[in-house]
Amino acid sequence: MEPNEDSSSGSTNNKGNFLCRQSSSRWTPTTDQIRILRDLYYNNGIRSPSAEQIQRITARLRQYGKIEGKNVFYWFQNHKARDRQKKRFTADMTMQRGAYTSISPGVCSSSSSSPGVLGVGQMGTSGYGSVLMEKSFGDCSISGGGGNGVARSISNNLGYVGVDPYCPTYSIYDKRRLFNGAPSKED
Amino acid sequence: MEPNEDSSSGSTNNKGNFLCRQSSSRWTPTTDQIRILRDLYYNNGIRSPSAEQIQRITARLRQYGKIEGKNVFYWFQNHKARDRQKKRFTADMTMQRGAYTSISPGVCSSSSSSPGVLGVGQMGTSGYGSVLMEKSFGDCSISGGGGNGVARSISNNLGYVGVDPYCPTYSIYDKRRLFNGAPSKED
DNA sequence: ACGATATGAATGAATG
DNA sequence: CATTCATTCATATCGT
Repeated sequence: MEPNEDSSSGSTNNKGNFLCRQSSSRWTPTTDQIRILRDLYYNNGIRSPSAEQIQRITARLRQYGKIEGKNVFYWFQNHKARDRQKKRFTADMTMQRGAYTSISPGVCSSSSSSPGVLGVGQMGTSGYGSVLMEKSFGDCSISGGGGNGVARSISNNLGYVGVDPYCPTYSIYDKRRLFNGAPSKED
Repeated sequence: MEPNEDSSSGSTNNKGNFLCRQSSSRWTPTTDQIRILRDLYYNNGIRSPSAEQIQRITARLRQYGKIEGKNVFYWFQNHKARDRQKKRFTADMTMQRGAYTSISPGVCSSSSSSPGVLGVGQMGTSGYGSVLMEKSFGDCSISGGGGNGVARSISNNLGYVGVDPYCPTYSIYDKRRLFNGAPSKED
């Protein structure tokens, strides 16, 4: 499970095989870094740190090894995503009913890590009712309008449209239900 | 970055994925499409194409593979956003001096970043950032915001702006389906 | 060595 | 425009 990252330090660990993607080796967190990250995640409840937080965290973790902002960013992203992903599977088996809708839980460790093939129902459609405790803790982040020290004045949100002098006014329906059937073909 | 695994102008491109599920669900840009998009982004400075531009770009890219207007829309949105975001948490923490001037390490974070002085080349120790920065910011955007999100004044979109294909303008960020195509997730 | 798994990285899509 | 979610790729590490 836990990689025995002892002296990696993520330094030049190239095997010489660097092609298209991901040129160099990827960041290999040290135990200390992992510990701190976990602490922030579990003890402090940080799930999606803001830019400012990422900077600070990165600065702190740098003491223990090479690290960059994006590493921290991805770490939280992945950790949260996988945390939730696992939880999604477990929540499913408790609800097992007459009609099974399972989508091949992680137990099937045979055919690679292929997602539910020929699953009866698409698990997508987001139907998770997981927790939503995020960006609540932090320390003092969340600036009014972004941390750029800029007053972004009013109307900034979406919603505006009608930039088309040539095309008939589009009806700007909010998203909320993405573009479904749309029989009209006014485009 | 570019998976570079496909070149088939065909629609469904199954990289090494065998077995069922060819409905990718998600648009997988071909190398040609990527190239053109990046060219538009970097060489032409297009960051937020208008509806018309999107349609035109989409039409052009369709020659190289299946694509829809929203794909182009999202592509620019994401590319721009990530560009900015990356820079955000890669911010300089090079100010650690004997005298802490800004960046209060304590609590109050206020506006840590000093607007207007964000150097572009700051990835010092990182081995990253090199590959992504292909060209300079051609940029030809009017109104602020083209830079690093600074003063953007109030009227960002005054009623109708020149929708000239040569003069990229802002506005039009909505998710109406003015693009066509339809994920149609029959729900 | 090889296969499986864990996890970093990247990006399309969507929401606020 | 910022932020977040989901999916997928790539690779490091461990198991056998």
